[in-house]
Amino acid sequence: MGFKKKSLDEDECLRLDNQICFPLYAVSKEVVRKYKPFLDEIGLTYTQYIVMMVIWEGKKLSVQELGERLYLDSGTLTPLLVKLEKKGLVERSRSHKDERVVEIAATEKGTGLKVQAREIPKKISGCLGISVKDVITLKKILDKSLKNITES
Amino acid sequence: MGFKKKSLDEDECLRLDNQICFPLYAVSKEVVRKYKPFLDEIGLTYTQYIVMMVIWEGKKLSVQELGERLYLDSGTLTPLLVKLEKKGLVERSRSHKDERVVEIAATEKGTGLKVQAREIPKKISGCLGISVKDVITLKKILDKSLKNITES
DNA sequence: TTAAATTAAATTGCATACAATCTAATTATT
DNA sequence: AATAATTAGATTGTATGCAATTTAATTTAA
Repeated sequence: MGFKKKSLDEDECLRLDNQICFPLYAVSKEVVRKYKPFLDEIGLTYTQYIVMMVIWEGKKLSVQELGERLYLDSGTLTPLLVKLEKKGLVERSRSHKDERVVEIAATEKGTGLKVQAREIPKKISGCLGISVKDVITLKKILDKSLKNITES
Repeated sequence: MGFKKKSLDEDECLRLDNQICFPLYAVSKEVVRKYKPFLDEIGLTYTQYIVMMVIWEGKKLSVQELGERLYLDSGTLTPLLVKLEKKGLVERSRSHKDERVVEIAATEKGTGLKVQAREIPKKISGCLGISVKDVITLKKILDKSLKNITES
């Protein structure tokens, strides 16, 4: 006795291994890296890929709507969309109703790319190295968190 | 009958909402954003913070070891460590044993910063907006994934 | 031993991210 | 209507990330 165990607050709370943010950050990066070889084949980066995924849903979208969906702002999206336009995958046009709004739609070539992209989820499944059950649990928790974190 | 339900592979697999990678990517970014106001107070970015967390553990580390711990390469670490050195938080020195190796250690000022940083985990706890139970589950799965994903 | 192979950092180039600011268009106010 | 406030994108500046290359030091092999 006499020894007072150092509180977790004082000594352990700053250890990397005790952070939840770190594995989140690290796994996220590593997963993106796993996508790279497959995305290289169709000439997209990861961010361009998730942008295309929303565009492939078919509805014409404004930059704003795209940003709300992907949690990205115009500082990221504008240059990225310009690149996708240069590749001939999307069309950017000012809305007639409101000239401030830029609407994004897939070109024929952009829609065509979807066919090639279809193989990617299959190829990448299992990239997390955990059981299907864990993947489902993980997705459920992350979706919940994403919802709550962006509301507050 | 006669209707064949379109297979998930063909039509649904490319929907953003069906990806596990996306909420992972999005939550990770949002969490880093949550840290920002607190990290601003002590003048660190998120990446600088996790680097300092490893350095605060006390052991002198090479750039390589730091990179293995954080899954970052010299292309990211070198300029970041130069910045931390300019702020007076760390010292970079060539190893005597092997001149190729650069060893990193906290300066007195860098160690001092730890005291201020101690409040951050407390302030940030709950930032995911999910229950403690879910946080524990999440961490368990992510740690497992991080281990497996970086082995293969 | 001396050349070849390997290794650790540093450097270069490209693509995000995001805060902050700017500009033009639209809406709300007086 | 004229001005003020707001809004959507674009722009600027800073900080990552990472692949690929380079450089210098060390180790391996011939």
